[in-house]
Amino acid sequence: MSDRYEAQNIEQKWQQKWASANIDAASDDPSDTRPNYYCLVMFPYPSGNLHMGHVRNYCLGDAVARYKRMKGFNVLHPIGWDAFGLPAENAAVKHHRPPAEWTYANIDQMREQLKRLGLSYDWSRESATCRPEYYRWEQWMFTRLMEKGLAYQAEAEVNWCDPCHTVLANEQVVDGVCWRCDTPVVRKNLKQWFIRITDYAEELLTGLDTLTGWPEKVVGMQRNWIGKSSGAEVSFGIEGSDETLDIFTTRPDTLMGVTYMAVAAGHPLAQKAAEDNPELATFLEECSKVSTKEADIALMEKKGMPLGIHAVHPVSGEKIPVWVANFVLMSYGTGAVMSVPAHDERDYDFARKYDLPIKQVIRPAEGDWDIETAAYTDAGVLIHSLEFDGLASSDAKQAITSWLSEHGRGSERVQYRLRDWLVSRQRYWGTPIPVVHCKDCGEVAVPDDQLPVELPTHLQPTGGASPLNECDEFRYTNCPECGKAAERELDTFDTFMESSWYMNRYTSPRNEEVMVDAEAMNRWAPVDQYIGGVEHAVLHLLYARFYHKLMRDAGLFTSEKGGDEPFKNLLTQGMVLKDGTKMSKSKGNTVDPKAIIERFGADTARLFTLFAAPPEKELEWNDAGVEGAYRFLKRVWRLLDRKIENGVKDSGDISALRRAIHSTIQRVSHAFEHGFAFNVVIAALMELTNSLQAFAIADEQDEAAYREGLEALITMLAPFVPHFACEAGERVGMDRMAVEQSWPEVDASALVSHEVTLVVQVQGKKRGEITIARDADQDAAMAAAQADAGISKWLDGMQTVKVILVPGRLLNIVVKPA
RNA sequence: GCGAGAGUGGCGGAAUUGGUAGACGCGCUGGUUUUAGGUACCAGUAUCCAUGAUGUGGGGGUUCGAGUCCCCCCUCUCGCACCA
Repeated sequence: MSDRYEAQNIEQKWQQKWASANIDAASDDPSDTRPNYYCLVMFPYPSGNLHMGHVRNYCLGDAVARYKRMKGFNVLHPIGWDAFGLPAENAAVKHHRPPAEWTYANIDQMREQLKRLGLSYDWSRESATCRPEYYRWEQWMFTRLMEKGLAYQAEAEVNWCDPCHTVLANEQVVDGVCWRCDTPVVRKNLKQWFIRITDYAEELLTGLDTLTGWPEKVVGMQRNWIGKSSGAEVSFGIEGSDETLDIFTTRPDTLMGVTYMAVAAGHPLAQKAAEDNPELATFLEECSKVSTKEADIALMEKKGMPLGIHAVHPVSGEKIPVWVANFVLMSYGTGAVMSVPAHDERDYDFARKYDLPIKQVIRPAEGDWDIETAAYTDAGVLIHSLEFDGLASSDAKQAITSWLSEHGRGSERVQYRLRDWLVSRQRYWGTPIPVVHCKDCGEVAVPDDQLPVELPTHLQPTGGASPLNECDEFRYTNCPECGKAAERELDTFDTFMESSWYMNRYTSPRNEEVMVDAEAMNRWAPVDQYIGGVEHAVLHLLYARFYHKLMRDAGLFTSEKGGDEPFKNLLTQGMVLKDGTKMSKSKGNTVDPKAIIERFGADTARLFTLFAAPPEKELEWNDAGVEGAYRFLKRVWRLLDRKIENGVKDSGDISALRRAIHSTIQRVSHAFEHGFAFNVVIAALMELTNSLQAFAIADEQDEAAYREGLEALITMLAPFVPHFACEAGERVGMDRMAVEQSWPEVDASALVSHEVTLVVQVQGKKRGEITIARDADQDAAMAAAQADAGISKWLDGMQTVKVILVPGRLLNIVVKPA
């Protein structure tokens, strides 16, 4: 055995031992009495290379999983591959190889990289979403949703990304550009497949309240995205027509202040009016072009044109001009609004610009308001509102809405910003949508016994349209209902479909009978701890919550035995930066995990990524810091062989050492249970290392105390640097592998000391320290303080006014001149 | 513009309930070992007119005592951004 710390040999040795002992598998044995714990990290897209963001994510997850095992839990800690998606097609075009080949080769490569890190995954559950055994259940689920009317095909204005050659969901458009390639998206009218996430809007919203283990930030982002607002739908008449102009408003109390109506450029009324008005048609054209969003859209000038038609006020019967306005969104509410310039800033600006009347109908409850200066947007008391005069805004909302309902001109209404999930993509490398288009039968779901609809894996993308379009053997089939010639749906699913349910599939990954096994869901779900990047706050994490509920409502499991939410606790890790910015190939500031592992070993890489910053914060990469982590391991290494030392006469302070040992156990354990501040945990372990190093071993008692500390240190290091800990444990003769040790218990009696050091303050300023008995009273403390020359000189010639004793911490003496 | 969070040494970052500010690490300085460099180890490291004073973005306040609580201001980060 070498006396030097040789990471490479050690890591290889223990990885083999763990694998052959199969210690990382989760047990589905019903007689296993251990409590269950499900720790999940966001599975990677198999790009071929592990980057530091992955390393950070997986080291966090591994520390949690290993800790829980040591605490006696039966831990499920799976991994797999989010293997469908566009990069595979792009690579296929570049290398002239089918995406499947590229994907599977990357998976093999990345699997080796993950294994080299010594992550304690249950590899027997590994799965890849591009395998038919996986996606067949997604297809099965989709046909269930079609039966329920929760999946449907519709023509709608959708986001189209030209470089990606596909449509995108709303969630995938960030500031008007494609989330993948940063190209501005184009609005197009296309027939697409949707899933009715809006049916679950309310549950997705109220469910957020139960997610107490999630960062508030993420909860807030989702709440914002769902965007619930309550108000009323109001039907205005249209002069000279039987039709109505319906609008949604959150301020029905301002109804009597309407002076004009505004509709979106895409609104049928505007379109119709433009037919015989070329000037208007030109304006509408302009508006539709601007809808390709720019960053400064908010600053865009408000523009409009009268349509030349009039609406009829539902209460007063007044004639109200109808305008088209560029700030009204066709995609929200009804695409039309009632404009109350007196009480809405946008309407106010617009009215001023086009010289439209402003009619105040709300006054502040107290004081005056000059409506000539600005709109009054707060609640208040109604005026100029006929029978509603004198009501407070909140009462008036009720009263006016009731009046409208009674007269058939409106109703209470809740509006969500969330829109249905567009799931079809005009791409090849994805899950085929299990639908056949038949001339006679329409869209027919592929029956269960014909699933999966397998994706042909040999096709070669060329960069343009999906090669599925050219693949006759896939495209042409027979209608499952009438048997006549028919065509398959050629679009594939959004890859967020696969990642929306993988966490549940891991509970029974090889089951060929059902999508997820109810018993396994009962055992493992929901995920106890989920760890991943915050960039998925409204994408993956919203879809996964939705899909979990769809699975529940498909009868795959129940609320009681599987949960209403998929992830109980969520940790969103920060990005890994270099030189203050995100690592990227184009900036040339990447750090290759492989190089770090080859030079220092996996344990050093793991230790540094956990130590350098709190998990949820950004991590600034620092090569010198990595060496520091390596140095620390070498320092611990040197402590392993210490015994009773020749020439040492004075024993170390055993009770002080034991206090250090057990307070470290306490601190480290606390961090694992609350907040995962591993940077602080590792600092505490370094402190313990320093204490052990400084401890003098003169006799057997010393040696026993030292050994207690050393074993505790090794055991607590195991979740972070498992190979190192195992080797160190073996070297000092611990009975089991360090990663299989029980987590150390705090010996409360070791924490108390009979003497304590009190900080002594005079006038709140620190003037010295005294060491006194732990249970000393105020008088004893005062006596000790006065006996200390450094302190007493501040008390000379002074009269003591007040004494504050904080037991075990400090003594503050308040004085004034005598 | 709206909302949330954060401002602590040269750097990353610590500090239960208000109770020793700067743990731990990096860097830096000096030393030991080494033929030398590197490694390793030991000591020091907030600032300043230094028996003391000052110090957690700035200014006020509460308190025996404030990084922590309250008010005002500044800066940065993130999220949302015409949602009617």
